[in-house]
This record gives sequence, structure tokens and C-alpha cells, in this order.
Amino acid sequence: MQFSVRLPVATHVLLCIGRFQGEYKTTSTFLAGSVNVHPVIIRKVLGQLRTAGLVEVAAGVGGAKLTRSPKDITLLDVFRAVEEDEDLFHFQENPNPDCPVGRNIHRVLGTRLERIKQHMREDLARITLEELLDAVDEEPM
Amino acid sequence: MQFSVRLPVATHVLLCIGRFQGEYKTTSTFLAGSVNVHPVIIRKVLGQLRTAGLVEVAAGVGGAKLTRSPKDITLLDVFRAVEEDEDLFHFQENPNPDCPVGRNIHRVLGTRLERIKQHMREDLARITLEELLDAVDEEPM
DNA sequence: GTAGGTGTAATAATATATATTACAACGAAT
DNA sequence: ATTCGTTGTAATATATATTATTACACCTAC
Repeated sequence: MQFSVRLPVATHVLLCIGRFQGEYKTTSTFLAGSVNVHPVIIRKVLGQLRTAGLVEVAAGVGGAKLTRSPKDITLLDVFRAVEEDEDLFHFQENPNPDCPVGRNIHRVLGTRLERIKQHMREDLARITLEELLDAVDEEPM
Repeated sequence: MQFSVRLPVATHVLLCIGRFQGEYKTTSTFLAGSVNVHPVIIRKVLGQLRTAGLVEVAAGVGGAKLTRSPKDITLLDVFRAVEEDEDLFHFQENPNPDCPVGRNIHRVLGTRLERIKQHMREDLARITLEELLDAVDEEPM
């Protein structure tokens, strides 16, 4: 069980925009060529990033650019842009209320698992696009 | 996007076994009644928990019991029993190797996201079945 | 007005999760 | 030995989510 490819794809898209902004026109076809998915997927992701205020997309002429500095964009911003804000784990809907375990499981487990998701958010918030851009250019041998 | 219901269900099952061990015979039907899923689902989960060495299931006669003390079972044990040990996030398989972002994205993002998953494991490892059993019995008003 | 591009809907293909039925094998009690 | 309740597992169905692809109206610059 894992998260979808959307966070990595959206991050890839933002990295390409940040890396090539000015140098190339970062159209959905251009971005699709780096990520290796269908341009429509890129346009959907760009739509989510635009809604979240992370990018501006030029209507008609094409191409996207970041609305703010890479140091002010974190993976939590990206995560929130492309993933629903739902519980990390899925609970069985109707446990038996006549059973002491059944009627308490959601409260007991839910609060603890929510704490774990909160930690994940904090971890994501510590990773900036700037850090990733720097790391991309430090190519290994 | 979220993890399946398996960790919560498996935890619920272990809590019921721990709570009712000795008092009731914890058969798949009994457990299914508390969780409110089909008994076959419970038997599958019990099979995974058995493979992981967390429970023993009595063949023929029926009923399951914990193989060790609730204080020595953590949610990480349960998580490992019921979830594949795969990456938390799914990567696009074939990014463009001719693009500096494409050929580095997996290394750059992968290591950082793996670190987040490692934190999640550490969080899960800190939660014991004993703690949850205690919390279940501290019923709210 | 044409060319290249975006936004979005519709559809298909695929994968994963969950529910359910079915049944062979098992152990205990009689 | 047979019966009863149970487990383990396969097969199948259903639902849901994900990704890929096609199609097309609309937009902007030239």
C-alpha cells in the first residue's frame, strides 16, 4: 500500500520548472518528456499546483512558472496540492458498539495514527524545493 | 490516498484477543463480530499475524492467542505483518535520463521520502499493544 | 486565421481492496 | 467413527482508485 505517484510527479514538475525557467518554455509536453507520462497528466497536476497557488500557467501561449522562490515551497505544499487531506489509515466504518474494543478503537487508534501523519507533514514541511534543486545539480559520479 | 484498512483491522483483532483471551474463545466469527467484517477477512489477517509470529491459532478447535506479552508487541510489528515493505511513495518508472532532473529525481527524492517512512516506522514502534489495551479500558464518559 | 498551447471531460485499461461463497482438512466430544 | 464447529485457502465478484489516452473547445501571439 502506498501513496500515488502524484507527489513525486508534481515535485518533478516543479523541479523542472525551477530548473529550466527562462531557459526553456516549460509546456506540458516539455515536462511530460522529462517525467515520461502523458501531457494530460502533467496538465492535471499543473492544474492542482495552480489551484494551490504554487505556479502560474500562461493560457494560450503556454508554459508554467513558479509563483515564489524555491526556498519558500516545501514538499508539504506540494503534498497538500495533490493529495486529499484524509486520514493516513482507513478505518473500518462500523465496529461493534457493544464490544469495549469496538466502541473505542477509533478513538484509541485514530488519535495515535493522526499523530504519525502529523509527523509526516512536519517532515515534508522541512524539505524545500531549493534543497532539491541543489541536490539535483550535485550529480553523482 | 491512504493505507488500507488492514493495520487498523489487525490491531483491532489483536486488541480483542488480548482483551478477551481466557474469557471467550476468540474465533474468526467472534472477532468478525467486533470488527464488523467478514470472518474470512479475519482469517486472512490472522494468517498474516501468525506468519509474523504474533499469534497462534488453534487448528480445528479454533481460537487465537497472543504469543507474547502485549507490551512486547508494537504497531510496527503489526504493520510489518500486514503491509508490504515497499516505498511509501510510488515513483514514475522511467524518467528521461537525458534530463538532469529526470536522471536524478529518484536519488534525490527517494532518499528523502525513505527517511520519512523510517520516521513513520519509529513512531509505530513506540506504540505498544499494552498501551492500546489500557487506553481501550479508559472509556470516555 | 493559424499554430501551438491549455483545461477539462469522457473513456478505457489496470491495479488494488474488500466481500462472499465454497470446500477440504482439522481437532474435540460423544 | 461420526458429527460439529472451526481454520486455511482458492475462486470469484464488486467497488474504487489510478493512470493513459483521445477529443475538443478555448486562448494568445504572430
